[in-house]
Amino acid sequence: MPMAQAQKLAPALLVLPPDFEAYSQASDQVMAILEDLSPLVEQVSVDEAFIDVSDLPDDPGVIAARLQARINQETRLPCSLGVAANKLVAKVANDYGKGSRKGLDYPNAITVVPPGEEAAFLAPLPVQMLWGVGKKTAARLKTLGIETIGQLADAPAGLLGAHYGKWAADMQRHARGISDSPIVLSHTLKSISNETTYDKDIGDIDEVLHTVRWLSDKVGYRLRKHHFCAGTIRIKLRWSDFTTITRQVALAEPTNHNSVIYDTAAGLLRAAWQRGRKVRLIGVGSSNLQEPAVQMSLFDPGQDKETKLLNALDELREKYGKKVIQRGREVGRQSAFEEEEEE
DNA sequence: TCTGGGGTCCTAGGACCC
DNA sequence: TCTGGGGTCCTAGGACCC
Repeated sequence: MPMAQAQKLAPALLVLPPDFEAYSQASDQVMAILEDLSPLVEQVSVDEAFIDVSDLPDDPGVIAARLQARINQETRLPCSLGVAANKLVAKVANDYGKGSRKGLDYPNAITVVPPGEEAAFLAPLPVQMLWGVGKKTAARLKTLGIETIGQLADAPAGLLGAHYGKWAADMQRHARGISDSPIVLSHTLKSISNETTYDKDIGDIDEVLHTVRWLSDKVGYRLRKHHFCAGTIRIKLRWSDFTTITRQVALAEPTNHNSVIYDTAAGLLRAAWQRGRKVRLIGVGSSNLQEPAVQMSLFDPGQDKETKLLNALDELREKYGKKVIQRGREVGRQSAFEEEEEE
């Protein structure tokens, strides 16, 4: 495969300060360094990214060493890198390097897996290091006598297929270090949600509804900030015994209005409510995100008014801080924005 | 640890339509 | 009218990841 010639790095930053601002600043700084090297950067999370350096003239191991030195110097932060022909192996290589440097100092490892040696590199490692294999799957594989990635690669296809169906073939390809998942330059948001866990379990539905209102405001604010409307609203409810349910409903018309989100979520909560049971966690979520239609509701001028009002409030919130603005009917309860630390 | 928060993807079943 | 197949959408829940 000609693709196997491509070399990709998966740098993972380990950022130490438990201080959010420093955290995201450092993240931006590192991403800028990566983009300076190549435009083919995929940011996976605040502290992880893939970069495709296959078009650069130098040896990928050398590039990695230079990159790490630059990050160390410019951000004063350690970082670990994995180098391999595809993202999957680069990720495992990076995790492996980080893990083996645990202890004295913060991981600042570089692990290179040369093309063609993917399967051999992976073989002795525990299956759980494979992307997509977590605790549950690892435990099930163990009952089949499979504990290392190599054993997974060599397992009879029929045996795996019987237990994992379609997923079995993918899992086995991954175990052999084969993956063609491309670098994705920008990820589009699929859902936006907020949830909260109570200090003590709550048996009063009004109190939970109060929280739902607050969470709905947060979700609405974030939807508007990202210029999205949601086609589906969802609640997540964890009872005191830790059983968790979700309830969702598709809207007739997508929205990013706090009031519509709240009314929908409150309806779902009332329908799912069981008197006598107590709640540990409540969440409000939105999905099926889409761009707002230009002519929202021709026949509902009230909605248009609400849009304008919300936009005005959002602007004031951004300008003067979170505490200033509360709608009249909301006064007396905690604003969703008092402790907002949104990017 | 008696269990934080915000995401993604996959599967399965039911409703509905042709 | 009944039966069945197949496609699609929606909902619920599980597993996993950072």
